[in-house]
Amino acid sequence: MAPARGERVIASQARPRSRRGEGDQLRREILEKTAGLLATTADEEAVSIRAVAQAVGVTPPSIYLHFADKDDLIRAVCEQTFELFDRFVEERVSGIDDPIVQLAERGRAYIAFGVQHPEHYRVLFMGKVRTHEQHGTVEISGFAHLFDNVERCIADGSIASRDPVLVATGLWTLVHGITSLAVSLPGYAEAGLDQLIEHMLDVYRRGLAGP
Amino acid sequence: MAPARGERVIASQARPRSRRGEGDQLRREILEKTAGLLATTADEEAVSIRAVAQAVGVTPPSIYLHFADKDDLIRAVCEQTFELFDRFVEERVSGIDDPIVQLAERGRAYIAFGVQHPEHYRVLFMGKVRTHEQHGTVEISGFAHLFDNVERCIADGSIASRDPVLVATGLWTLVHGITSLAVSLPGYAEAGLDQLIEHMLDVYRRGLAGP
DNA sequence: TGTACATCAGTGAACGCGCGTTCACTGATGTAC
DNA sequence: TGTACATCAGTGAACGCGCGTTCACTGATGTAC
Repeated sequence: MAPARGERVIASQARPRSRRGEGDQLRREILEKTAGLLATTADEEAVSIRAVAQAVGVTPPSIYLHFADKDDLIRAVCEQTFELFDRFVEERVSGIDDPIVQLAERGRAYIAFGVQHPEHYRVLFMGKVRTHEQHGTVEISGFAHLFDNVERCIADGSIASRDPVLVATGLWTLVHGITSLAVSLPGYAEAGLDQLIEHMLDVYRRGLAGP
Repeated sequence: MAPARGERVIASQARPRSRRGEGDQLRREILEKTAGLLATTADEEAVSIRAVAQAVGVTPPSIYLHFADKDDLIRAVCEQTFELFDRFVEERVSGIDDPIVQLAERGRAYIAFGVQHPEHYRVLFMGKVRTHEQHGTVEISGFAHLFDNVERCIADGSIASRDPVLVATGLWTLVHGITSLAVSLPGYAEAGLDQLIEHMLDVYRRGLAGP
């Protein structure tokens, strides 16, 4: 039965077609829903073109109007997540003046983001090689901010080393270790993740302070 | 053309049928080839029942004579790999008397195994939850050995903490961080993985030595 | 102001693929009598 | 020593599934004249 002229049809899961010139609206919705699916299913493999299309309320071929292929879509989500990640951390450490205190808080914020968005974290840093083809270590979002922080610690004497790249890489590795185990192993740090975080940050800070 | 009586047939990729009572032979071959596929393809998803069957030289249903399903197969490979991992590390640290020196070498050995068997390491410690359903943190192969080593360090004063579980978990997390990034990010530690390892072990050792 | 037309935002159906798994079977091999 | 038979180690064909992707199309919407 065709709807009468001018009648509004609300399909069960249909999505209204964008108006002329607003095609990019769909692109935004696809990115948003893809990130949402990653978050809820916590499984990259479960995020299929078809699942994304259904979540958006659109047919699968429509995805290809905005993304070349599935890899292109995942890559776009990664870029978006890198930005979110960086903004999240910067917000949490802004306003902390003492560099070494800021550095510790930066670590806590990093871990918190990963634990709150496990599947995003997994895709960014624990996936197969393809995701990172375009990133060198240093370009990875947020590394520059970490590097700055380390340089300030070296300047004020709270870190003894003279090699900020080495120190920053080590610090990143430290918090990544915690985050990735927390994300992957259900029984990890049952006794309390926070206690472990404070222990490790403490040990490492003392070690960095000097010989 | 049927082969004459007693003639030996060497099929291109066929595998001779096991003799009566030697059915377990196939089980061993399946485990071996599955581990081999993991190593060469470096992709758990690429290790399919069909691929394993072909590698062994057998038809897919034959796998089910020895394993209930795919999960059962992967789990068996994991168990086998945990044992290998533990033996590899113990061999490298045996004969080192000074506990803190042994602890550092233990870390190097851990990382070395992961880097040499990246996909195995990925399956063991970076996979989805299902792999570890049966393991608690502490039961994971090798953790007990690490724990012992930490206790000896506490006993001889080279580690100041009085909480060996916390210290051991932290140490494991430290080396896991290095290993998992080395395994996942191609551009990681371009400047030299060994330098980073020594830097981090050094910083952490100083931090553990005392306040 | 009216109308033909180009464009845009999608749709519907189908493709070939590899996957895990099941089921009825086969044929060699050892064993009991 | 010979033979019927149970058992064992597999095979061959097929199932249904969801996947990424392609292709020809449709119908609303804005634009040029």
